[in-house]
Amino acid sequence: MGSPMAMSGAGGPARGVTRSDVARYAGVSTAVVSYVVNNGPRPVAATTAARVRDAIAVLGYQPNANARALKLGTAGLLGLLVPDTGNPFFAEYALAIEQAATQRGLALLIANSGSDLGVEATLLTDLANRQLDGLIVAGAGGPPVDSTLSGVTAVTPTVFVDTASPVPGYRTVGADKHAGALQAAQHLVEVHGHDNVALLMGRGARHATDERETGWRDALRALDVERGEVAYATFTRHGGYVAGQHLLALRPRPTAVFASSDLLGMGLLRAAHEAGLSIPDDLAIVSFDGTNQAEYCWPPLTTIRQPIQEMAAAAVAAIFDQAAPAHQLFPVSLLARRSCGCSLPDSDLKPDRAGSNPAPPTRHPRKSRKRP
Amino acid sequence: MGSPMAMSGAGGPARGVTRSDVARYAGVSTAVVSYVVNNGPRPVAATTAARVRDAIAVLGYQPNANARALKLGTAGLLGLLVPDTGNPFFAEYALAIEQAATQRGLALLIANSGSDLGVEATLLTDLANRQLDGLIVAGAGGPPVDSTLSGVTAVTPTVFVDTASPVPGYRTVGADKHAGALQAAQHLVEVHGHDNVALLMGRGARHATDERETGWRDALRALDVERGEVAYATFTRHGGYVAGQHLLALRPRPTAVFASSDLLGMGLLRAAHEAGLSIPDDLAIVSFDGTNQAEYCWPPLTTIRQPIQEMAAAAVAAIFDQAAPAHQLFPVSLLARRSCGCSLPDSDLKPDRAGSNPAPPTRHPRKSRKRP
DNA sequence: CTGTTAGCGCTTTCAC
DNA sequence: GTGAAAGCGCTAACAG
Repeated sequence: MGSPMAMSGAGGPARGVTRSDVARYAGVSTAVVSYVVNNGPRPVAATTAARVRDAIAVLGYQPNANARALKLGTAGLLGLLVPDTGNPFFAEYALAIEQAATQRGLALLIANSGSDLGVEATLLTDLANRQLDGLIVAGAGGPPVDSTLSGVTAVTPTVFVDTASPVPGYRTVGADKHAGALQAAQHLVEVHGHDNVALLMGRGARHATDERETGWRDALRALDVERGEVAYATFTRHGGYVAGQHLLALRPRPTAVFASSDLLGMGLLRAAHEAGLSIPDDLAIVSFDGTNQAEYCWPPLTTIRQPIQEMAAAAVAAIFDQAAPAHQLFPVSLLARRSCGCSLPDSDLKPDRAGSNPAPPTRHPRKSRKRP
Repeated sequence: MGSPMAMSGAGGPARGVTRSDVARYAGVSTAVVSYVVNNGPRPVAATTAARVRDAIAVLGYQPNANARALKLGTAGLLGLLVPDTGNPFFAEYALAIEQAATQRGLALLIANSGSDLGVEATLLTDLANRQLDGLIVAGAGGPPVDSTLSGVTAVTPTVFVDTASPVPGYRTVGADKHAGALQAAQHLVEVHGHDNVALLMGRGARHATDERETGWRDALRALDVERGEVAYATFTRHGGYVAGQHLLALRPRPTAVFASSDLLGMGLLRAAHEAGLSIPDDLAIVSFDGTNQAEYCWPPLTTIRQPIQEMAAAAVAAIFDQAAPAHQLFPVSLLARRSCGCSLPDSDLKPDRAGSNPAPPTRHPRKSRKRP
């Protein structure tokens, strides 16, 4: 049963009303309707304009965006390709990009590759065929500089994000992962006196060595730390959990771990809890990204914060601003919380996504650094 | 100094190559090019087709999606409006919808209202003006059945999601929140013997009473539980934290809390940890949604799982399948983990988003239920 | 099997 | 201040 109503809306007229219907109803030409709708480029007499607006309302006229896009050569659309918005980092990044896009009157087309290079290539082609005004790409473990790409990005202004190194011929936006990793390892060693700092490294679909790995290595070398195991994990909580278990089973067990993403840090956290380890006493953790969730783990995760809002804004801007630098590298900052051994007052909690600055940490040296 | 290269791609030719260029180059008509590109609707001789494909490759031709959309009356686009993809529930929901859309060859346009009704209305109009093939809307605290809507959804097939009750004139998809809340409260009372079960209720931008609140009330009434405070919170981790602190400061302190979302549960978890409470002994928690993150809290959150994948698929299907029921209500299920007092083997962890079934819980009655 | 052609709905230049 | 008209690039009759 049910009424013959289309069940898709409140049952108005609409569909199929074109600008010429409006023009006829208002007794004007289609050009005038255009001028009224777009508020330009020519002026319209107030009374005429009112008549047109009336007709629009009465007929329930909706301009056809596709026709407009065809004529103008732009649909006001931005594309975003990410590995996985199930990862809070990309979720927050995507949200920030959407906001930056909306501010410019653009809508956001989003696509997840699931960290699969084949899917990534397909989606990239699909997106490029849509006459987007711009394309922002976070590759699965690196920028997708393959054969597919050349034909694809020739047609759409493309920016790579989550890229710490420049890519010749493309604009890129990224955070300083090397410095962040350096800072993380350094903090664990110098502030908290660790001498066995492992790395829990996420592995994307591409092989390229991540700057977080080299940063961590450089820190250990510079600080003369000899023990530093590496475990590689898929970029999921579960991946961090499994690789974390592996790390915790080593003998001697690392006393500190730098996790290359919050997601991984959370998996490690769970593995540590299950192993009955106390954090940060038995195991100190610093992770990477600075997502909102990191603050709500227990203990709260010390993390290297990427300036997501700023990078998102820069990525969108880089599409349009002709003068934008080819490569923009953003500084990161250590958000000291409990998981590394810093003890902080409890009630410094701010609303989600405040992008706040860290409170000055109280230092808790763990033990003397050098082996006896 | 940069090269004069456009810096937007690998420097091919491209832009401005139309189908008639291809036709001229291949020595055929534009129709044939169309037939080759679209693989129909008329057959083309193999050799001709090859010549056309050649021309396409040589010229770097990319069909103009806007022109195609104008002609066909569809751009292959779905719109999704959600309150906040910073909320893992909506992030996972959006991801699932994108996958369902991609399977049908549609791309997904996503917009966040930030739980602001004004923004919501604006975005809704914007989306409706884009000649989308369909629109999926998760309103900020309820379906947006306002004045704006009538004119908007008349033109685009619209489905409301995250809606436990039907909305006259619209198709809706939702989870059985009432049953879920009932189940949660019942579990805390009957399995774990609590007699003071509070509710930590998220509040959207709309006033409407949430089915989770009535479900919880009904459970307490049916089970003859007298103590049951309610705290209202904004739908963020921080909101859960603040309202959670309030709940924990009550005397007598609730021994169990049902949180109306995982996000809120995580905020409460943090508040409880900071208060030095042991979970589940001093405070048992059951939350709602069943996001991946809930499993990685400590202790892992017992949660009422919404079948996100299934609902997402149903929402997309409802847009196209004429015969879809007006209202689809999906069952929820309790995922027993540690935060409620169920003790489970550790290593039952599956990869993220497995949508797995819970292991049979070991029951830990907490104390005799009735007051002396 | 292939070519010709009429629009899809809109913007905007050019005349009035 | 307003109208007429030329396409944007594509698809799909229809005619060969």
